[in-house]
Amino acid sequence: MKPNLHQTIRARRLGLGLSQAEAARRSGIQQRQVSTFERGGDVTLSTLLKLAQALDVELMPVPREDAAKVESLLKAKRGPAPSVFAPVSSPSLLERYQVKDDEEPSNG
Amino acid sequence: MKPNLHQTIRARRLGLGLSQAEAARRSGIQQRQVSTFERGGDVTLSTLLKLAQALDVELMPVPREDAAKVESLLKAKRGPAPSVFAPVSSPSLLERYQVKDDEEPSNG
DNA sequence: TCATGAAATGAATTATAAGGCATAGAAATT
DNA sequence: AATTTCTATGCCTTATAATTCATTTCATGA
Repeated sequence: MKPNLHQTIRARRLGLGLSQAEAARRSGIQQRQVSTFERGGDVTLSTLLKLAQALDVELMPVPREDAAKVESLLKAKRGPAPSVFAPVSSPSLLERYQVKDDEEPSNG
Repeated sequence: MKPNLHQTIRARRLGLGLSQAEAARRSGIQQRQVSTFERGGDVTLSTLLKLAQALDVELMPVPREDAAKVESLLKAKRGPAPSVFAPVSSPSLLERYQVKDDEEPSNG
């Protein structure tokens, strides 16, 4: 299953050991919006970009034809990636909130 | 100058030889929104995704650390890329509307 | 210069995201 | 069981994007 945008972002946040609240604080957006987005809800581009920046990710438009190549390039580095400075609070957010199929807020 | 998201998308549309109206029609969004977005205005994620799909591009979140690598991977293929089936109307949309610095609608 | 195609915008209305505050659930720790 | 931490949501207000007309501006080619 190819991960959706919001799923990947969530994974990134968890990879950095950040709670939604912390990510929101750093982005200057609301915790609610992080939740909404990660559940597949709709947000404005400006909001998403703020979040992305806080998570240190860029949103790159990739032609479909090149998607696979880029995917594999990134897949190598994806994973737990507990980063050197994980500001984790509890044992691991990663374990507690696994990426599972969403159902509520929908978005193409 | 690293191209912005909207600039890259615009370039993609032009590369496919599509007018805003045609891109809008294919996306099921309005021509106005294409214009708004391409000028750096704010749109919802759902709107952007529809447009991206019509342009056959994926929106991939790339960790900053990998951005350069991905960039160079894509840069090779970027350019006029008049595609085999360019449904171009006039000589070339590419020439008429060059990617220049924007000023009006702002968006982080 | 006139007709054409494309992009940018105006105005008014509707839909929906954002903001602020608070709380309810869920999961893990002690 | 109580506490802590994180996520999902309810409610209300405000801000802003989407829609739906249309028009204007601009560049091009006939």
